Amino acid sequence: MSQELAPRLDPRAIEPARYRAWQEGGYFHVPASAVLEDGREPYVIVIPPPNVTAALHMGHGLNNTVQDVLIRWRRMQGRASLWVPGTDHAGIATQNVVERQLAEEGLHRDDLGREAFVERVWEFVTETGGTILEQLKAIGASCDWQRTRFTLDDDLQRAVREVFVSLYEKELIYRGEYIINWCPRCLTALSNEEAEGTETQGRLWHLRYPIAEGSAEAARAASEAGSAAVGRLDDGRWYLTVSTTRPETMLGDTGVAVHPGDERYEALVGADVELPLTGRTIPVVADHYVDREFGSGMVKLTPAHDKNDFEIAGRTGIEILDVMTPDAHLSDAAPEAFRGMERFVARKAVLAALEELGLIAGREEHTHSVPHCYRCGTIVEPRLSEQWFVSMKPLAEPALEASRDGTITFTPPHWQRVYEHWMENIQDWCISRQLWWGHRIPVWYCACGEQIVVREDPSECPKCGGTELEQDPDVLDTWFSSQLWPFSVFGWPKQTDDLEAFYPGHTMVTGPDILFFWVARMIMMGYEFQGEAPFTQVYLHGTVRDMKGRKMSKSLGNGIDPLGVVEEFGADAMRYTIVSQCAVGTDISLDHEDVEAAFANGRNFANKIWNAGRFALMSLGEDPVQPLDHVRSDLTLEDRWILSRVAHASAEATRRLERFRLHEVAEGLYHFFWGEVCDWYLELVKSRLGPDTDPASREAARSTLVTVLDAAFRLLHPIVPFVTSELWSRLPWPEGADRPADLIIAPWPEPGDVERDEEAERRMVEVQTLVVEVRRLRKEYGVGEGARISLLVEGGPEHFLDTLALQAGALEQLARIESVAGGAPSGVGANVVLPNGAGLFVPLEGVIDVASERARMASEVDRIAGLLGAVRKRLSNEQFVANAPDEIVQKEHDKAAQLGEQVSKLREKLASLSDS
RNA sequence: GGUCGCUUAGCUCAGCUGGUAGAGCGCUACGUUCACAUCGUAGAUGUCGCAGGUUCGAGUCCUGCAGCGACCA
Repeated sequence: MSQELAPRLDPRAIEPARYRAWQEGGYFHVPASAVLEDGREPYVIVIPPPNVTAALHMGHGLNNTVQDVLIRWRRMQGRASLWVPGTDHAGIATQNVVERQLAEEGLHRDDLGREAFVERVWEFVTETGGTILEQLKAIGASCDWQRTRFTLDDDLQRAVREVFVSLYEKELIYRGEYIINWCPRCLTALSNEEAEGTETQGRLWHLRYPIAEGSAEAARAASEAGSAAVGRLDDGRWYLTVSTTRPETMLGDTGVAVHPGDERYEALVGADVELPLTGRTIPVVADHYVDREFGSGMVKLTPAHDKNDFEIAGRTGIEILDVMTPDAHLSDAAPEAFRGMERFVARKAVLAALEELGLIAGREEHTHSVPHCYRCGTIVEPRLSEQWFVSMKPLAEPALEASRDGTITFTPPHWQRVYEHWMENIQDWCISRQLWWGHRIPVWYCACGEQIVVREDPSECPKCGGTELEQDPDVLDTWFSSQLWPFSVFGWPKQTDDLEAFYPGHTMVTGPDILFFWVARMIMMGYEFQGEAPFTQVYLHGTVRDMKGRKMSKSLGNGIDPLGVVEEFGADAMRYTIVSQCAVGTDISLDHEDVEAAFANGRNFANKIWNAGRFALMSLGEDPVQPLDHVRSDLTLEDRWILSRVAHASAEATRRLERFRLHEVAEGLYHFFWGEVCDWYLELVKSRLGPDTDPASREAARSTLVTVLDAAFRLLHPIVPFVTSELWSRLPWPEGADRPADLIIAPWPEPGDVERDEEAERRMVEVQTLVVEVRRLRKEYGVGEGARISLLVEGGPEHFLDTLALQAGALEQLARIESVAGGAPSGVGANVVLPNGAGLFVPLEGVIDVASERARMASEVDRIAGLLGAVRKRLSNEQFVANAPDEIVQKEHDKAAQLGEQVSKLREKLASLSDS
């Protein structure tokens, strides 16, 4: 059977079958009874639901690999480890996709009408949606697929409605007319978070507004008070100066504001201004919002098209005039000459008209943040509009406190401050969207004026009994339903067993880009509706970028298809590559132009595991393996050493997993497996596995090998589940020992399962050092790979020569050393002094000459003497000895002693070499 | 404008609570002794952005500067 293993790992040959076996074994599914009846401790992650129409990209690859690593690890620890999958209906995004399809057919959604359009979206979602979940299986995601949810499922619709009505009843949801972010292309309102600011090089225009005749005295006073922004036009009229980056909005100006304490403009407050191009007269008002230092210190007010101006209007009572249409053209409220113009066309036209009137005072380059629609990139227009809002401040309080008191922790910790800052400055959330795809707002309007907000669709008006009810046409922000995910997936508002068993969850794994959109709001909703946070650990991973540091994206064409990677290199290769780069707080960079180079490391490692397993399985053969305890007394140094290294590796891996230091987990296990298990242990043990060896030693080796591989596969399993599980299933098992049904549920090797063996580790290091030194000598003197050498050892620790004698086979294997004996150098050869004080002599008559050996040793003496010098200098520093901790000082003393012995022995040897 | 982060080997980046620099890839040389050439062995390369400071000791803490970036207004 073991002979059948191919010399190269072919992931395609094992991965799909392995995944099927896990699914058939039911290992992903966790029923509530596991917690409620069996009393197992739960560990719960809810997936950040990908957009239902999304295709898997590397960002998903990263996000879900991390979650799967954590889920698999906890599962092996015996937790009822539940990972709930699902998808998000993604309001704007999905609607846009279907609208584009329609456009290709020459249709607009209005041509279909609401009902038919929504039906069409459902068709699309039913047909193509959810494929991303199938794709997740290819990367090994061990989600509980029986629990797959969609944010538009009936259950979740109920949750959404319950939350909406409940918040409305608590007066935390209200409807009102405010300035909101409006996307003129999507024709919907957006939340503040959905309007992404982009630094843009723009222009700041300075405009002159003539002051009405009746206010000339006030203007003169302001001018005399030292304002350069007030002056006289050619025709003698006084003017004032205002600045704007959006000149077209001046058509909707209804006032000019100054700071009430600004002495320059005291006299102007109350003056009339003749708004150019419009024939309207607007007042000068005073408001504290105005920044005296910015520009002229006077601000034009466009309350219908600017949030701050709107607020000033509220305080000062100036008019509000909306001059734009929903698609950002100038409306009938604008002067006739500009009506129907698109906003940026109007900008040019307004500037040209003002220029002609001599009313442009100048312009300057100005870098500022311009908000763009996060779905289509169109520049967002602040717009006065009647929308639904959530009052956030009360909801934020417990969510903020949870961060401050450490109930919720952030990894990396830096995000805690970002989160708290956002919570502290939270603004009300505009939740209504002028879309058709999503959760319809559960509000009905009666002709009598009654507004009905209810959990069940009403049939008549509770006030007048009328049956002509009209439901609010808008839908809710997608994130309104996503924020309920941690409990809506468990059936809430019904009090289900699932909810009891699995809420609250534990870890939220996502990217920082949706910290506010999603994470923060889930926490708020968790407190509001469940009384506690939905999770306690927020792990924020980085972004997947290309080698130029650019975010991977479809539009840049720099993406890598995870499924292509799985196909070519295997899911294990992809997972290892991702996890090994997953340092806390750093991004992942992958070369999209050389995918092979990007994933070679992971592929090679998986192959290495495969081959180590293959070798072990072949060497172990079919004979029964004894439990380790039965061969305890026959364990050799390398057996004891590798078992101790297993203990070390498991302790490190566990500690690092607990702290989300995933790249350290990956790299630590990589070096443990490749550097220690393969490079040393397998090489050392080879000679003992053959048929001609002492049976006791052979059985000890076989038991140790099985134990070590079992542990190694367990430790590696969360990161590279396929190859480890394939090999583990073929591993012979110690007689009489219980074997778990599958590696996926085999117990995680906990620190403390096995004790460290300090002595074995120390002695093994001595052997390793010797081998490395001899190999170096061989290379340096060009001793052929196959040529055997002998070794004379002088001095060193008492046990050293015995150890080497016991390792004779290994030394032969590792460094082609055919004999080791105690004794002094004689003849021509190479000399080394090991850190443990042992002097080595390799007779190399005819290969080297005395002169070159002398030169080599002299440089070695210099090198070690240099190290010694640095240590001695430190020790002679009284401050160091007095102030540094005792253990550090002691370490330096030890080092000095060891280096001192090494260098003096080397000098002796060098001297005797010169004599001869 | 506010807040925060980054600057370490040719490349991509690690380096936790200060003890005297690491990984992978790449590069050089040798190697096919039957687990693996998706391999093995050995090797080369760093004034840890610049300037100060704290400390016995700083890549690691503090300040300033330069460059880059992120988020929020």
